[in-house]
Amino acid sequence: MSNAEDHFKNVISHSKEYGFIFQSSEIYDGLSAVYDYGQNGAELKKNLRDYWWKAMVQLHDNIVGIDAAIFMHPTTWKASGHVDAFNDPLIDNKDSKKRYRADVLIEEHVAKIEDKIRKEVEKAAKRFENFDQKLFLQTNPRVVEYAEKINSINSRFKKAMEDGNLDEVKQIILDLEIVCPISGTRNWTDVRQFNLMFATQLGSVSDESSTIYLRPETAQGIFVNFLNVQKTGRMKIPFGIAQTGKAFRNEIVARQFIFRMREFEQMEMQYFVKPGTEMESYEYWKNARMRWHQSLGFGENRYRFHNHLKLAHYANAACDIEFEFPFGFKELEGIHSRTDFDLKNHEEFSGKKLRFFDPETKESYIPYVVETSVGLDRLFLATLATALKTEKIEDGSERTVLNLPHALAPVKVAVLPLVNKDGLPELAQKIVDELKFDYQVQCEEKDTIGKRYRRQDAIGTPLCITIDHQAIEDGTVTIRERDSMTQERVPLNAIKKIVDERVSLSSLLKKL
RNA sequence: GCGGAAGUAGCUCAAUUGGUAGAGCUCCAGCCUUCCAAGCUGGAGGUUGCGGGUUCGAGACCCGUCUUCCGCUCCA
Repeated sequence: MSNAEDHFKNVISHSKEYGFIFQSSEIYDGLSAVYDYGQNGAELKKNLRDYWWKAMVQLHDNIVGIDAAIFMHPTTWKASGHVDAFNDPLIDNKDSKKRYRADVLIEEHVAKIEDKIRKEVEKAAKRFENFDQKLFLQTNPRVVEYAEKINSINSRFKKAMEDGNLDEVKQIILDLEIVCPISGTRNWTDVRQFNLMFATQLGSVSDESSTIYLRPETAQGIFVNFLNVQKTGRMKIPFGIAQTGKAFRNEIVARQFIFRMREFEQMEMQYFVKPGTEMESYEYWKNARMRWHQSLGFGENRYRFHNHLKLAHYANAACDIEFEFPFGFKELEGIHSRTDFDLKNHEEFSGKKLRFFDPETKESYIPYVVETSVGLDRLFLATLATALKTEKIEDGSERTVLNLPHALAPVKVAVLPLVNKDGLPELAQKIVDELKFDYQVQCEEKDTIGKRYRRQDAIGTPLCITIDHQAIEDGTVTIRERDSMTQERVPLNAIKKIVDERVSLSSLLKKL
């Protein structure tokens, strides 16, 4: 276990040392749960995004991609249910250190009183032969008292929430003498409101009506454009709309490096299907997405499905693809059957018909949606954590190597003149100039060759082309492979073909 | 947000009961010209996270604050 912890710490420090991830605003002591991608991180992240985009959009003739804005009309979030679902009043018990939702505590208390009424009814039903339940509920003094109590609690709570009066919510909990189920005490903190969406102002003049949110998921940008894309792209169901982009959530606690950030990037695809066929597509995408992840070669046993038993407000089936991170199996991608929840609500709130007319059956319907949603930053972390290895070499020394899939490496080829004279740097530059139009290439002249190899290993460069004196004599160079550290001598005119074969993205895509 | 631990050079870490902040690696400039991080010379780099306090004197002690890690909580 401490091994895994050490490994995770290594991943974090390696990320910083080699320009993958920096903490945001580090010179100002950082900003909690916000991170920046450095020169190598940005390349790796871009490559992961490209691989996803090409696998989803380029390889499927019925999937197109869009890039919707982060700002959306405020009604969007009412329709999606986020305004309600993202506002929780929370309260902590100081003795047990447990946190509760204040509304749940009060609801549970009300449920207990309802229980008492039910018991009274049961007792009375046994006692009287011609039991009139309706009359009993209206007349029995004890029951009436309970019912009044429930009503007064509910109306008081409702008013407090509407007024945003959190002190009153706390006072209700105190007045009802609600105790913590764990500690049994009434030692409560103040009630705090956790708004999980970021609000900001649209327009330079501040005005209450101009409050808008930074999107908490990219999906809604797809839903509100459903009709635009369907019509202008002449899309026939089933079809998909893909999108990558930033989303923002005000997490209560953000932890584990870039696993849970306040600002993060999603890669989502919403697949629109005929109602009744959604489970078929759900199964298809479950398998297709798992296959995609496994094509990265991190090991099949590091992935598993986790089926959701408790479903979100919009779903009729849901599962996660979990990955074995250094801190355990955690969600990497979610696959949800979202029914027609989103389109139906947007139809209702906007008053616009969001339907598909099927010319064959002559019917018009609101499509069902199957969503695949990957966290790009989580995928990045999974990739880096799996790829980072410390190896013992035969000569007894150690090397740190990033065992990245070749096509994803930030730098594909390093060109290294063995010595910095005799025309070797010039030849190296010629090779760089040939490759740079297709690949990220680096030329390094400083330090001993061994040092340069190790530096390239540490950022995961799959191929090193070394120029020695023989290269000048007979026009051949050596290509050294990162993982095996073996070298082969090849003629100059064979370089491009070899690089294409070993590091291009298409070689990875063809395996899908 | 609560509890625990930590924060000293780019990185890893020293600094006796409170007494002038150091080392290795890295980096930079040269020399050397070497196929797997280890040669030579010189150099740069610090308001000890930040702000207060105690003291003749604080990296160390006290208070506050920020950040990170671990646990709890939350996770559409």
